[in-house]
Amino acid sequence: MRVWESIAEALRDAIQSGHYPAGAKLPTETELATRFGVNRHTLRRAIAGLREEGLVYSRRGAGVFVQHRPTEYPLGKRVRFNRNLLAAGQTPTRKLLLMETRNADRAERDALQLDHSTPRVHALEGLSLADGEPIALFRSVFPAQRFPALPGHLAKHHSVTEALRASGLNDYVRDSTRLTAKIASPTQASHLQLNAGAPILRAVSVNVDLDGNPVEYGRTWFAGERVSLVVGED
Amino acid sequence: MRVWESIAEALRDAIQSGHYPAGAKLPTETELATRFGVNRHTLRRAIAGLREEGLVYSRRGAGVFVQHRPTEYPLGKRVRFNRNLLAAGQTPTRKLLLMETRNADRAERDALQLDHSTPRVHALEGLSLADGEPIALFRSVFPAQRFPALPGHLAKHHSVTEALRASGLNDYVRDSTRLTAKIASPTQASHLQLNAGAPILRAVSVNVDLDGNPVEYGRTWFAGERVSLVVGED
DNA sequence: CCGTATTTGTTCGTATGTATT
DNA sequence: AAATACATACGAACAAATACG
Repeated sequence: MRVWESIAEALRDAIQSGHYPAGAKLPTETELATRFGVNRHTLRRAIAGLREEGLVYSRRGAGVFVQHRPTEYPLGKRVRFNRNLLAAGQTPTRKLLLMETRNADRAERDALQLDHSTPRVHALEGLSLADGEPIALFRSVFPAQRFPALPGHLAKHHSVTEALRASGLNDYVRDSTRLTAKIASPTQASHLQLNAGAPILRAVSVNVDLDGNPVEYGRTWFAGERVSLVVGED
Repeated sequence: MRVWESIAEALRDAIQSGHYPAGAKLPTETELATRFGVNRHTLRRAIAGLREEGLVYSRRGAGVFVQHRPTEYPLGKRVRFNRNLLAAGQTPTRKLLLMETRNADRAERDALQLDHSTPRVHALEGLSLADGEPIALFRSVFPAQRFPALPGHLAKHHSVTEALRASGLNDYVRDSTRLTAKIASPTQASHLQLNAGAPILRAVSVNVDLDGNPVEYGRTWFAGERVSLVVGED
């Protein structure tokens, strides 16, 4: 077995045993390297393996941290919510609930890969309807520096894709989507016209331009009773 | 821009322009390194990038080759429960609840494209656990005529993939997956050790062999609190 | 079939850049 | 402003798998 693999294994065990709980910072690379008696490169190879597994993440200048998240399950590369809503032939509309420009929070900064010099994001919240029936609540943020005129375009156009195009972004693709089932909060239930305790499907997604730069970080809550997402069959 | 990125870009262009057609062997790492005027490590980093994109693959002792897989073979087509959990650093186990051979119902007939002469299916129900914690209930059916000895193999092996391989199916891919949020039924909640009314994620999927023939029709109910499905980021 | 040269994979060493604390 | 910590790059050597005469 390769040296870096056994080190990765040891670190994985330490994380899973709770020695390094979620969010905890691992010792520095140099520290771990000497502790395991290997070169820093070898240790970094082990870290890279854990990072690929999604078990840890690295922040330059800060450290390596334990990712806090439940079980994850890769499904496929491509999701197209708009096309895959089983409502074939329904007319989609959008109802704007909020639009503002503010500083990004931690999750948004990480997802959009913003540094501290460009903390501003345009935030957009709204309701998606099909034939007048509410289907989903969404909350999207866009890097403000890259799309300074986006709020105006979002107000004018009725689709995010069009507004982004008007801001100079011709094409973008979905990088990743995380899905989980939740219970609707009272506010969400009211917006989606659901009963209290109704199941909803939460999707957290990142869209990137063709160079891989994040352009949108979005969270969407689908009414579980009304929506079925399809993965594959592109 | 990082050096290795620009090299990856140059190589990507060369591949996409047809300079290195599908299946072709790239020059050796040392050769390319001197050609680009960088260290072999730097060039290897570029190759690693292309490999992550699925554009090339490496064979030790042989070389680096151009992958032939334009659009028809998008990544993420392979969904393997055990492998996914292992990659996440969790120990997968399976608890069998039921195994029987019976006639297919309407949905199963349609999904597996069975005609009335071959109505029999092997049905498999069970519980999937990660590190001992139940994360999903599954119900799978397989065409009995194609895999006559499958029940024995399912009992012996601890993974569906292995059992199918023992039945002569070397490889299969996911054709489509449909996702919805639901509320757990009392039975489901009890199996998954969830409270009544807990949200679950229902996935309905079809796996096909490399010729496109359906080999498995499965329904899975994930514990919403414990599982997050990931689309993309293979 | 064997031995050898080739080619990728792994490891150690060292230096410098850059973001965070 | 300084120290810390991860990121990138160059150099060297050996191991492991493959290809070839």
